[in-house]
Amino acid sequence: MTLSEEDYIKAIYHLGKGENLTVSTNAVAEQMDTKPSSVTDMVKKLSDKGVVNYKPYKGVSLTGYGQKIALSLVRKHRLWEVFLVEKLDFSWDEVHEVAEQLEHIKSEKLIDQLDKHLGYPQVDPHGDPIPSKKGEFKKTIKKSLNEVPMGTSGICVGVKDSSPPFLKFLDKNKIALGDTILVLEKEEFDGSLYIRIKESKIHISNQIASNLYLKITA
Amino acid sequence: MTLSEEDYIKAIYHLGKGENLTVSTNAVAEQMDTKPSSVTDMVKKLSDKGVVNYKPYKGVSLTGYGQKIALSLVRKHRLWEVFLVEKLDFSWDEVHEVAEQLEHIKSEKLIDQLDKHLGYPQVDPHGDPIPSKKGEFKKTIKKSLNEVPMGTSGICVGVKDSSPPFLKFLDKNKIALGDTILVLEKEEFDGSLYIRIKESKIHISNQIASNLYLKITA
DNA sequence: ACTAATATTTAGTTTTGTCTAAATATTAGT
DNA sequence: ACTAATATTTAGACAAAACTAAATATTAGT
Repeated sequence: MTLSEEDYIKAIYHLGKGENLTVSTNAVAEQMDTKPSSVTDMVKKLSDKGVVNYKPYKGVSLTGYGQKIALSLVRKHRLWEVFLVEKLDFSWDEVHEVAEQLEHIKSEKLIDQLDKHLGYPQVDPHGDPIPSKKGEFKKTIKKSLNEVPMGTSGICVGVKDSSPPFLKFLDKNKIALGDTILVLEKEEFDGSLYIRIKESKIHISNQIASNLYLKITA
Repeated sequence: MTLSEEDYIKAIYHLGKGENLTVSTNAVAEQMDTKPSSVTDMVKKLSDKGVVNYKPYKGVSLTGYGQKIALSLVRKHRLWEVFLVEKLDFSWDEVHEVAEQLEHIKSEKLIDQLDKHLGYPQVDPHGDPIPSKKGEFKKTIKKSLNEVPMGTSGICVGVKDSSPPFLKFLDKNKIALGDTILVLEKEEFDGSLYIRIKESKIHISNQIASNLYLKITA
């Protein structure tokens, strides 16, 4: 697969939400920041190669073979993201662009060894699952902190309210996107929560909790 | 710079032995496993970009700007080689192909952090020096073990005699290409040497020593 | 069901990097 | 210095991946 072909495969995979939905030429064009006519050309080529199913005017979906390739790319991308954050001190939001390049490196041994070096991580810094070598992975969902059962652990991936006071609160309490949060206990009286974040235990109000989103394995 | 342009720059750099010699079109073609006419085309383009000096029929050399690019590529290549060997347990001879791909990844932060993560190594697994961010590096030379001064440390990079009995000896004594060797002391009587290799101290005859090459900083 | 709006494809061009074959320049041998 | 061998460049073509503009198909609104 060429670099460009791999990019198309990934775009089709992501637009298909991992469920292999049929996606439109235009959607792919928008996702890839290119023109629909370019997509038609490439999609024909990928169809000839047995990577996608394509009927003119009827959209495109990945074949089984195409899905394998897509999962392998997602695996590589997410493993590299873990590497960048864990080993090279990149922050949550700096990794994507570099991982986008690294995912195209071709070497099976490289990825096997990287996986091992990182301790076989299950999720990337955004809380998204890392497919196994065979392409298996757990689905994850996004929930606000106050709607998950006690004992749930997940990765902080977003806020509902992004007003300056709220962001200031997060900063003061050293809560950042990408942090792993463990929900310990709920105070019955006011619905406030005790949570563990980066080795320290803190107490947050129900209102704060409802504004924080966690990504957890479904 | 495109991937292909970078490959040409590296080829011209290596053929120029790092001393910026003028190299022939044919030499570049052979090095890159391509045709001389393709080289002519590319070299014209690189000349327009200010990367090389080119006079038709007179060969090509890197400009100052071109040398900077070449050194940055060499730096990236060698840092990745160290990473592959030290962190991912690749062996000495498996790293080149993968590093060849990794060296094209574009991210200054990536390389800065990788350098830091590896502890600012001075040489790669083949004993070749790693240019600093500014492009400075120490020259290295290859010498047989019995012609270096006591206290010299270097990387084992080759053998003169590659007969099966000699290779068997190396294997038995756990001496492998890529190992760091420190020459401790010479026995005056027979010229045999005491050397340190991977935490263990061993004693080798002068004949063995003369068959082993070390890469040391000049 | 018909038309207008939208989506998609086709046809023809461009750019990058390569190739082959032919032309031209350089070098070496006498 | 001349010719033969070799090296290099030029010209023209091709494949990949993109684009623009025009043509065609689909869909939605009435």
